[in-house]
Amino acid sequence: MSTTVAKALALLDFFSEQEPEIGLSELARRSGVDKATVHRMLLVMCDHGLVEKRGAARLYRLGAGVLRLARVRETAFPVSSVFQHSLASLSAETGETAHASLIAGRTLATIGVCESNRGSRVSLVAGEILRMHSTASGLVVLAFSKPDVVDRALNDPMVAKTSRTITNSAVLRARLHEIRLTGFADANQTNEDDVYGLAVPVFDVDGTPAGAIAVATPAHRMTNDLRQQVIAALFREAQKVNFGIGGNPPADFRAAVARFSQS
Amino acid sequence: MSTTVAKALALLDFFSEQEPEIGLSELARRSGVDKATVHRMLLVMCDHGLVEKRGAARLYRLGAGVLRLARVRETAFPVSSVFQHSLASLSAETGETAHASLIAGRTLATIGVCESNRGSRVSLVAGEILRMHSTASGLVVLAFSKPDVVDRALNDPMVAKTSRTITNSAVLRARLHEIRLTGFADANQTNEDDVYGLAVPVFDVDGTPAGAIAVATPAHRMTNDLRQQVIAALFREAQKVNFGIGGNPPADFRAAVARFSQS
DNA sequence: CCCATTGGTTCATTATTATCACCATTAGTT
DNA sequence: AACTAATGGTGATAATAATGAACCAATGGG
Repeated sequence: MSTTVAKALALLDFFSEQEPEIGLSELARRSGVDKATVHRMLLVMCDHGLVEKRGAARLYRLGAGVLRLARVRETAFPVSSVFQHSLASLSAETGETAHASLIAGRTLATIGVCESNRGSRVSLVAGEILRMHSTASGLVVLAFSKPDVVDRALNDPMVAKTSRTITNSAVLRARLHEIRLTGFADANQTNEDDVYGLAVPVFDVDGTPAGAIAVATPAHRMTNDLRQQVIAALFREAQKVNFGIGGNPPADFRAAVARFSQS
Repeated sequence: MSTTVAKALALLDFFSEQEPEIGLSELARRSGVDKATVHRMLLVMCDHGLVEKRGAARLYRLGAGVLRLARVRETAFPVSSVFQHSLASLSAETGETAHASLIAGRTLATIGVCESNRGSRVSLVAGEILRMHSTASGLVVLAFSKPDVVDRALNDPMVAKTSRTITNSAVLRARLHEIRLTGFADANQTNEDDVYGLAVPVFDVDGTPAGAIAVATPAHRMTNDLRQQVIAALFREAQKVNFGIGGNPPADFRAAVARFSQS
């Protein structure tokens, strides 16, 4: 259950756009790990450049090493760039905020955001971690994932992010079945109040989901027309992204898209 | 000495542009850690999205998590973007390959490259790890670092990358003293045969080095004139970068630049 | 001036981790 | 096809490394 490496890596996830620098005690408190332990782990991660400590301040932050690793991955498997283009299209066409996320372990990592330029819009932070059970992106990814992946995901405790979050395994499985038929997922304020999300999956070469692209709107603004428009745009961009990253959508997804197009 | 976390993180550094996917046994062999151990560590890191395993192939690669972390850091402390602009200027003006690196633990992480468009040029890989003792960037960073940082760096075994690499502590310290006076460092084939590097430091708010920008040329092409031109360009761009990242060059560096300008 | 909180350190206890041997599968060779 | 030598992966035991309470020095606010 508790490997040391896992605890150390978990520390990284506490750094966010809103809170890019965190102190030792605070990290210890949040992670529930002893101060001394956290300190040792931070030292090691500093040594490897994953985190760093500003000379003066006594706060830790993500280090330059993460930039390097990202560069290595991105030059070898360029995906961010491919996504970014489609996000711009999505946002421009729908007038809403679009974002992309990739499977990162048992969660989704937001790797691209393109905000709408409307006054009222969904504003989401770059680099956010999305839970599988509470977001449209997560649901649509699970829906097309292999059973063992789903099982692992459902084993994680499903926290109710809002009053509408699905926290029951059976209900969620039924929902996944439904999504697999339609090819997209919607999440009406299941992750955040007043946010309505629509997402479609993008795939790997082997037909397994790699991540998702999604559009988020203020919940009150979502109409049936907008819904159809967004979904159409998502399906179209998903195809482009799949082409760009060499992804192969499985048969059931292609069928779902076809059904949607005909209607 | 050997914490488990350190061993796990060390695995990440084996992934490079040339070798973005590595198998379990290979990773175990290079790290000198047992297969079973490596396997467990990889599983944990997969779980956190730092590495991932392509569905079909039995190879591991850097995961989407690193992209997310890089995004978080870059939105909070945008530096890559600042560097990239200066690298383009440097490469354009000198006609040679420019690169930037940041301190990441006890090494330098290359976070930006702009290659020259000449037929014969130094081609270096994005995301490379630079050793402190064998590269111009490393030397110039050490030269302006606090004594304890230098000591830690010199404690690491100094491998001779070429026949000209400085591997003697005393010699290196003398060299650092020299560099602190001139404000720049050159490295004539000390890291790679036929590569001549010139580097100047960039600084943090507190006056400690944050990293370096550098220009690398084929060794035979380096003339005294080109040298002066490159150094002038580096000093100029370093100032821009420092401004962009809010860095404060210490007095001795500013003095060195002034001396160079007068000559 | 005092109290609370911070970052950091130490060290004995113990729980975690490394190691070896062993599979099952694949790839290459004869 | 049979044989060899890799590969990825797994489990139980021995040995190591992680843990956490207590402790210290330094800030900072009331």
